[in-house]
Amino acid sequence: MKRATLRDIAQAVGVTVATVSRALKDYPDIGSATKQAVLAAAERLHYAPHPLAVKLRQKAYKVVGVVVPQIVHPFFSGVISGIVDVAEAQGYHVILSQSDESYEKEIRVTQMLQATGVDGLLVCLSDQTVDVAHLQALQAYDLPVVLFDKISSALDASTVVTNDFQGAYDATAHLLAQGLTRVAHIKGPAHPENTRQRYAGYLAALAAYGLPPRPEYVAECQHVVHAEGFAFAQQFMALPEPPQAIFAVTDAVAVGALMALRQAGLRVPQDVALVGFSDWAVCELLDPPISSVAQPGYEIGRQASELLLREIQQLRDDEPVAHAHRVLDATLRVRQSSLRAADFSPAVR
Amino acid sequence: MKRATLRDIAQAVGVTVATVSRALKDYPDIGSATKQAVLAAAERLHYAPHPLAVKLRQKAYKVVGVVVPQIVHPFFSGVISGIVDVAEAQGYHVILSQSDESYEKEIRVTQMLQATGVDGLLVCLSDQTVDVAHLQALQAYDLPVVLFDKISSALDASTVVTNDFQGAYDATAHLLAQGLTRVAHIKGPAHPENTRQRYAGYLAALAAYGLPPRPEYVAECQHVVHAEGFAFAQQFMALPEPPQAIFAVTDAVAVGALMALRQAGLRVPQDVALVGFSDWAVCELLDPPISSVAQPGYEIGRQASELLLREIQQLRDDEPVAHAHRVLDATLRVRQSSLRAADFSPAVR
DNA sequence: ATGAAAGCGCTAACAA
DNA sequence: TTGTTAGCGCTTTCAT
Repeated sequence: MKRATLRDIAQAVGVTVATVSRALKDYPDIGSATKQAVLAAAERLHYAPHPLAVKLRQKAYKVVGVVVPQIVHPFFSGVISGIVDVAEAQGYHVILSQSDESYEKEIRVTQMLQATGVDGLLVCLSDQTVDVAHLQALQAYDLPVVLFDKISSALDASTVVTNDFQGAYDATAHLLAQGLTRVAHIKGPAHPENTRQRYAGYLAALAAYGLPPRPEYVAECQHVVHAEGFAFAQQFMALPEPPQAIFAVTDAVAVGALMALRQAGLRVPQDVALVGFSDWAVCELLDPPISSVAQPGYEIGRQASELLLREIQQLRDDEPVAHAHRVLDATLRVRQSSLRAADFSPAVR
Repeated sequence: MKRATLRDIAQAVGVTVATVSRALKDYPDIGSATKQAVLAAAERLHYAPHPLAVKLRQKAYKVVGVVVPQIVHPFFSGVISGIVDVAEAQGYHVILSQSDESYEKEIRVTQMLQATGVDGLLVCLSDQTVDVAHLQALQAYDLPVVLFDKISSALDASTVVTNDFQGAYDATAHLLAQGLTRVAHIKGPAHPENTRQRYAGYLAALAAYGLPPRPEYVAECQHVVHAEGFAFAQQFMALPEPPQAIFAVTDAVAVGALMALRQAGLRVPQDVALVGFSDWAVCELLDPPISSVAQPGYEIGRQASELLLREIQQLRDDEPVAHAHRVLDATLRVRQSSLRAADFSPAVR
């Protein structure tokens, strides 16, 4: 059945479209007889206002676009959830795209999003993205952009990120505070800012405890996977003076390390303490449960969404748009994998 | 800066909007001089066509809405990813909403989605949804709806689901085929169709092996969580004749059971074999890795998306809309938790 | 090669 | 109380 329009109702009732329009949104001055007739006709014809026409007329689209590297990822799905909740509370909708960590696809989807007419964009850059001209182009067309998680200083835009430095510092300090002095770190690749921050936090904590960094206690992942954690843990344990603790850049790496340690017959945390990063659900389920640094994914989504909606509003009101830079604290969740026995018992017996 | 329109360019160049419109999409008959001027002006004014105006004119919105109970969920994020990939490949965008497993919110978001003007809807019903009048209302307005995962036969619509019966049958048969005869099942709540299907698959496999169901080997979860798996595993092991294997309705429940078995000093799989359902990432990481039945989330999303887009097309072409019902196979992933020692060693020694 | 004009479906200021 | 008119921004037929 063809979609009914105001005109269809107008013809059926024998009035003009203007009258129908008013009757449908109970205007003050409207004859109750015609109103009834209009309402009845609308019902009968399955009338629903054409949203595009309304939006065009009122110049309010109320849709924002989101680009993440991957949708299937515990961190990003949390971020998306936060974005959607805030946006919907303000009457906005969220269009979702993934870049698959590809620079080319990121360009493609941002342009598609623009072509759809979104009011603004929330973007987490792909690992491959070095140039941000595609985003600057959007800004040139008065489309506000907010970056989150993986950001670029080359773009003049609001940003929301986790405080990776502080999270890593806390994790390392937690190990050092228990009297451990030989703490190793399995770090991420050299490039991305967030893994660099985690490394920096590790070094800063060592320095705070007056411990010089030991190169043999630092390993660098290429792909940040399970297998690397496994291999590097073995490598550490083969050292003449093996570390007493390992801080891993990611939970996947920490899990790999745990497997290696277990296989080597070492007890966690009694022989080697372990801390991961991201606080995946798996941390709680392993034996022993792994300590990890939780990233506030949902909150990052919320704040990024709020910043974007605010900028959209400012732009609409011809107010100056102020960019904000939010850095949200990470939270160390201490579990058994990093608590030395002494911490369980009341005192030395 | 105010958004530039065709008229702005027309005034700047000194032609009419029609000419500008043609110049911008290189029409055959267009003076190269004016064309250059128009292009230059468009560039200078940061012109971009107003998407809503274009869509209104061309009557093609190209956006579909998705409603899932929760975005942060490994299964649903996989489904969403499949939906987005298919939709984008066909030039559609995806608007995402979550019902938070609330019937009221599900109604609210579907109505919001309709008001935004989506061309169709992909819906996974919330656990609380019993009535589907809100979806029938959408259909009455010529808006196609496709249900996936949690569906309702009360709605005359296409559906895409996992073959839970077959998945459960395979899991149970895999245990029975190894010569185990005492296989227990921790089932889900009585109501939802998919957990009922899993129970039915379990029973069918027992029957196929000529084994009568034993009531003491079946437990029913209320919330389908970790703790329930833990408690029921303990309960099973306290039986005079404890089961040799446990098939759990969900991985969370299986993990709980694993913890209980390990704590009781039982070896998995030598003393008790274990199989879960859903194939969460955690299954591979545990010790021993847990066998599980994988649900094709991404593929469910793909097919649901394809069905919806096809129906949208059929509706636009005034063709009859054919509803389809897809049931996708689940895949048993056998890991160490369900492989008896005999399967590892060449023979009895 | 370009202009004039109609219209997508809706809203709202102004008239009557 | 209702109709008339203009217009959101764009496309496209029909003139010229």
